[in-house]
Amino acid sequence: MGVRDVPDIVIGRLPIYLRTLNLLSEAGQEFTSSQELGKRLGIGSAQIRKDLSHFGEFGKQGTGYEVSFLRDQISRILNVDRDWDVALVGFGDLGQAIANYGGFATKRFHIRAIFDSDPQKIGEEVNEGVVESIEKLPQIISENNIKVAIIAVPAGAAQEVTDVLIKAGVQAILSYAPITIIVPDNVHVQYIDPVMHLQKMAYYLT
Amino acid sequence: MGVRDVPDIVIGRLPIYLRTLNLLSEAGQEFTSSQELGKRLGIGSAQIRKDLSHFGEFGKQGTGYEVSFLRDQISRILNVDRDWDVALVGFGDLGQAIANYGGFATKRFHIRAIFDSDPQKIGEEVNEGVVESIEKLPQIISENNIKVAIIAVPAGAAQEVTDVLIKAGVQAILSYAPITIIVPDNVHVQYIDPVMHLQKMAYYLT
DNA sequence: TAGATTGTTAATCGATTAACAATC
DNA sequence: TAGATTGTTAATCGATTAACAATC
Repeated sequence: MGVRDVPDIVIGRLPIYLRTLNLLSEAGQEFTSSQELGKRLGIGSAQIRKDLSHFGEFGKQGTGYEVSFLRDQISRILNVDRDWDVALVGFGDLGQAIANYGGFATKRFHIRAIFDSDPQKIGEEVNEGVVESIEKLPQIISENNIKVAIIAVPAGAAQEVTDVLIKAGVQAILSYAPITIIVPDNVHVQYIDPVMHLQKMAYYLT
Repeated sequence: MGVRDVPDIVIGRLPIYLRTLNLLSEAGQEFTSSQELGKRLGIGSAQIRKDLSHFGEFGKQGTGYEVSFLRDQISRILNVDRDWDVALVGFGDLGQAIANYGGFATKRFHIRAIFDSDPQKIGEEVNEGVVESIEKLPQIISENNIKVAIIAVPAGAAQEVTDVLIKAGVQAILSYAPITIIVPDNVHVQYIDPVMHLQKMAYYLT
């Protein structure tokens, strides 16, 4: 019971709340309310209170929430109040853009290992990682106890890469490959596919 | 009534179906079933049939769906059986990666106009577009009747850019800026925020 | 205190799923 | 024909929302 059976859809909103709290905090705002958050996010205040109630009581009647306190609590709940090592598979155009993107490291996700099958690229240093041969993947991932991976390989290679990653101990995969990958229940997958987002919106265009 | 009040969540699944049908088509498969699609996507076959039933009847009892036919129908429903011109705002590291990414054009979304506030970048040619001054944005977008935009500017500039885009006639926005933007009801927004996906998965990590 | 806002309950709303007649 | 699979109905399941007592 309790904290472990929170609906997945609620977990998915916590990063949105966190992002907004960071914004408010950087703007120097000390307190906020479910109403203010809701307005900023375009959702109802009741939903925010309900979501938070799964994890405890974080506010005060009459005054709302202390921004930095709620931010820290949500960080803790999400397990993002610590650093995570990340493996990146695929160092083509997309993989290189990902490796060079600074946004992961500032949020404490550090790309420590990069894998590619092209021997030409091996040894290249990027930000916090070095490009290694794909053959070393199982060893490096398990030795460094890496639990998070980003996939930036062609669709045709994604399932194979996924299987190897999971075998090596990876439990969370962010995939940029435009294909649904099959994973066991204990492994989590999220997809980034900008084209799909455009296609969805095209439906509403006249 | 009918086709226009299909739940948004159903529309969101159509691109997933389309992606899978393209895959099957490329693999040379002629027929498929709701069961096969469901298995590949990790969802129930009833859901797929229900989703499709909002738009018509596309299958045959006993044999299922003809892959190329269903693919074409879903493309048509989504309005992606035509080309779309796209504006890109922001030509920093992220914007450049987006402009150079070939995946949009192959799905008929063509980045025709790129805008940046840095005078140094103006005039640069990328794929199907040229970098223009941000000041020319309203004119170029309305003159070319561009309805789709991609935002790749810092969070602090996103709302301002959004307001200008909407004023110029944009109706669909794909935003890479890590902030929720406020838009009128007739404008659609989708977000790409890889860090949020990682944060969501971190919740489940031990 | 009076006003504001929380956390929670219960009602509403909407989405998913199981089941099956129809039929290829 | 017999087997397979659709499209659809009705039941189930789950998420959102409105309302309000509690209380800062």
